[in-house]
Amino acid sequence: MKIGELAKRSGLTAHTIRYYERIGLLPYADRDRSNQRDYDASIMIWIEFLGRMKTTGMPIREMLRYASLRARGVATAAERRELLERHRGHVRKHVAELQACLLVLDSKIA
Amino acid sequence: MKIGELAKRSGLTAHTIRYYERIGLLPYADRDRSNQRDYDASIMIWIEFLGRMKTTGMPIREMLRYASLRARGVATAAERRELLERHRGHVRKHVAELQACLLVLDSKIA
DNA sequence: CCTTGACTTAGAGCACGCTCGAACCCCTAG
DNA sequence: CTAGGGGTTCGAGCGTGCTCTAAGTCAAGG
Repeated sequence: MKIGELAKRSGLTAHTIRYYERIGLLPYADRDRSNQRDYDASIMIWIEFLGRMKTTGMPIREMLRYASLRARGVATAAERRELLERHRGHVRKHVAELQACLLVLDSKIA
Repeated sequence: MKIGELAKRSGLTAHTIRYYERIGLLPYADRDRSNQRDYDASIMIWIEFLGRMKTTGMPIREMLRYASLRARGVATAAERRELLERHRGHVRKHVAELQACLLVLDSKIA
């Protein structure tokens, strides 16, 4: 799959995909004989994961940390788990805040 | 109350308070005879409201719009209500997304 | 008096996450 | 064989929301 196709499927722009590769958030993609990126469908799983982390407010440098742990293999599983648990804590807290704000909004609207 | 005191109470910095005034998010504060801002405690209610809107991801220009409607008085009540309802919709949707991401996080952690 | 410290303004600078432009290359269909 | 529509790299620019610096004013305590 070429970058345009991946862009369509992932909802990212080709510009963003190249940017993510540049900063290390996406692995360096193999190039075909015309020097064009040739993606395997499996990259979508990683992109979806990144999207969810982004949705939940994880900063890019933390995603980078996760990516680098992941690249170092099984030995880093505990550390990755810790990172995700910490992040989950932030997300839960944020959801609770939003719900409190929703109550205020409700009363303001009523 | 001077700006430093308000900063302490509101959790904003004095810099941010001045910035908010500059862009119109806070009303132009009366100055005392030394040309220093002199706040009435009632400003806290507005700042808290802004904080909640910010927490829920409302962009500044929408807060400005709300502020300008509010300044135009009772006649704009319906429009303000609409704005808040629209915003509530966004927040609810966002909470739902976060909760979906939390499920994924949970399964990834397990 | 003098120092201290909070205040004033105008405007520059920063962190984040893209987003886009320039200049060029390469494949394919008409 | 040429036009079109992909792709490439490098690097500049942008939108948001602050954050900070510079240079100066002012009031109060020792």
